[in-house]
Amino acid sequence: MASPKIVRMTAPRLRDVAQLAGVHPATASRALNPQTRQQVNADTARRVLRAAESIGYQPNPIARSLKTARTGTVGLVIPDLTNPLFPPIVRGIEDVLTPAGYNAWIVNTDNDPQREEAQVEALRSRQVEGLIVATARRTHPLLARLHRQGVKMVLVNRRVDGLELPSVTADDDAGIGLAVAHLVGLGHTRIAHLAGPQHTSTGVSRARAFRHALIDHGLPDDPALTVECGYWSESEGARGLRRLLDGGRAFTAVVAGNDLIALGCYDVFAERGMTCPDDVSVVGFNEMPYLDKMRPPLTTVAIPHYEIGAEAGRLLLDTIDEPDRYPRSVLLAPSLVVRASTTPAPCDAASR
Amino acid sequence: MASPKIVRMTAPRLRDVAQLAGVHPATASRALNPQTRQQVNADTARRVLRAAESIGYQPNPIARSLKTARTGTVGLVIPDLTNPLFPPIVRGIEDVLTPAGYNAWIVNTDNDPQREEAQVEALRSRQVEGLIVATARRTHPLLARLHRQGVKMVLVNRRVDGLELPSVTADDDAGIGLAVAHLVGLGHTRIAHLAGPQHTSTGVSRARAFRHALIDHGLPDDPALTVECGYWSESEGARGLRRLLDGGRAFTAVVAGNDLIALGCYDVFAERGMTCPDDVSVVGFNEMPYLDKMRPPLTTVAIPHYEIGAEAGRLLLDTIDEPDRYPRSVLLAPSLVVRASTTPAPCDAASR
DNA sequence: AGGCAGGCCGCAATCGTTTGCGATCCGAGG
DNA sequence: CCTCGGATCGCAAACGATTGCGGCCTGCCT
Repeated sequence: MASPKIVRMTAPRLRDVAQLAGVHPATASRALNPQTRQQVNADTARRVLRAAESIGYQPNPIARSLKTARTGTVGLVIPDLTNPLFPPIVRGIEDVLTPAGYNAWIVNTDNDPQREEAQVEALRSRQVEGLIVATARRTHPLLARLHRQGVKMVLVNRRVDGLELPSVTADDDAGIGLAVAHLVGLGHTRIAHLAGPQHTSTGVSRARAFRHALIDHGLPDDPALTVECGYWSESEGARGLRRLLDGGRAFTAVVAGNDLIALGCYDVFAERGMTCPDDVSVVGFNEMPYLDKMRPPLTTVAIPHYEIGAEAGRLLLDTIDEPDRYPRSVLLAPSLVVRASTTPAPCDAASR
Repeated sequence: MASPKIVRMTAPRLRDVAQLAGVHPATASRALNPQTRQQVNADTARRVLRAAESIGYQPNPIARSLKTARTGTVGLVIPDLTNPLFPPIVRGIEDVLTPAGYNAWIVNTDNDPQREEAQVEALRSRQVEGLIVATARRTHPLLARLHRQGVKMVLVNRRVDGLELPSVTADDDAGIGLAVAHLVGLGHTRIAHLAGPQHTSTGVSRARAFRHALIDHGLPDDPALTVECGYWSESEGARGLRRLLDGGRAFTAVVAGNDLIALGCYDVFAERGMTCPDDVSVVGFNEMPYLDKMRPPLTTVAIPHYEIGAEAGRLLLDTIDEPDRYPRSVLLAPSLVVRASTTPAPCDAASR
């Protein structure tokens, strides 16, 4: 007499909910979806909801995606998760994506165009709805092609020449301005710049900002005092500083393209028996973690990583929702955090 | 006369390949899949391959997943990507998962069980085939439940009591042994331990290893010289060291449960005008990045993060492929890297 | 009373693959 | 010549959801 209770070991399906509520799967679907719920009788809807609840129904996103051609996933293309710059950005991104029902696939390119191409291909084959790209070079054929193909993207920390893409970046001009102002305030007049790679938009914009800042303070812009680093890395920073020191031009301070480049300087100081900030002051860029515990604690310009990520997430959601909205870019204000790697310039200007 | 060339703007489907090759989609499917290719004539297979190639066919993973109930995705549950311990592990994991055709969803729990539950639920609803979990506490109802439900998992850096789960961890005993041996080698006899949370398996195993190491070296095991930190964090490390200092017991060295706890000590030294290593030596655990640039550079026991991740990936693939294989765990050997935070003990043993 | 407008809900197609099953064809063996 | 087995391949039913379309019923208006 007891109705035989067949137990399904697999997850409950819409069909099960419908059956339990005594309606057609189509009706159950409409009842479950807030968008279409008003197409079904309130009572019925309630019944369906209760039924779904009671058996712990979770819609199968695979099936849903197949039908709707929407996956609720985006791709996140970064050079290297191991670079401490990125984790906070990633968290910012995820914290705005998650509430919107989206998730992010993270891929690392190691700055290898080959690898980048493959990874992006993998993302596309997984049907991501958009891309957040942190690996942009100023000229970037892959991104140009993707853009032509209508792939939705937003750039973070980078721009690409001649492409109207939404992007979120720190205000490099303002940041470098803060750094330089701080140094001249301390009496430095011969300031060097360890520039980031000039094939990245931030590399050139910070270098340009550096020149402008010098001029604004009435200082000469000596081209011999800025050298380019091939990567945003410690080893390249070290190489750059060595070139600078061996160049024979005197200087009492350096503003580094980013924190890693600045940290590379520390290695050279150790190598050559110099001390920072007594021999030369250093200011970094980015405010990566644990700088306060370095030797010496690095003064740097802080940018709001988490917010950058969050803004990027929002921008991407926007461009997914309204594809033909005019690309809007956001610029975030940096701030200077002064620590012990900068000190007043020695009176003897010939220090080197 | 020219055959009208209808262009599909959407991605090519299996059906298109089949049509181009003049076969049924089923045949095309079999030809494309190496597993089933021998079921179709070699010539036909070649034709299908060529056709697929020519129109750039990429199988739709959504549809495939729906049919095969396999998604090629796994979940990666970590407390906080921002903790520098995890990025290298993540890279290790991805580098073995990717070649196997798998991808990982990363979720952060912030050590919040609530959030953890929600995140894991989200992962499961996305139909992940397995979980790599780095947030395990020794007693962990959620994991126990998942295990009962047959969810495939591997633990990283943790074990959970009474659950036979594959795991990959560093050899805590050996690591702590190295640290203590190093310190007694420097003449330290009163050594303190800032233990990690005792609700984590590593927290207790390192604490136990510490006691054993003391005994092995013929030193007294003074319970007052080990205090527990509530989290694996700087602030908890600082709190711990303050308790230790205020406890009145003399000591000349501390082995910290991990690097962050050790760095927390640095803050207290600054607070109290003490200097490391002159007043007290510190050794950390994990070898997080940039320790060499700290003040002072931190002596620590290095564990192979990347390898831990890679092993975890391999273990998970194994348990997915052969679900009822006996759970196997791997233990990775640590090594000591000596820097400037440790120095010979002062002759005056009453330093404090 | 008849007609019409909604409200509500079911039917069935569809998304793009995979796969069990059966049909066809061929050559070989009896 | 008949049969049988193997090699190929097509048919169609899945997988689990969404959704356009149309049918039914109710209630209201004229």
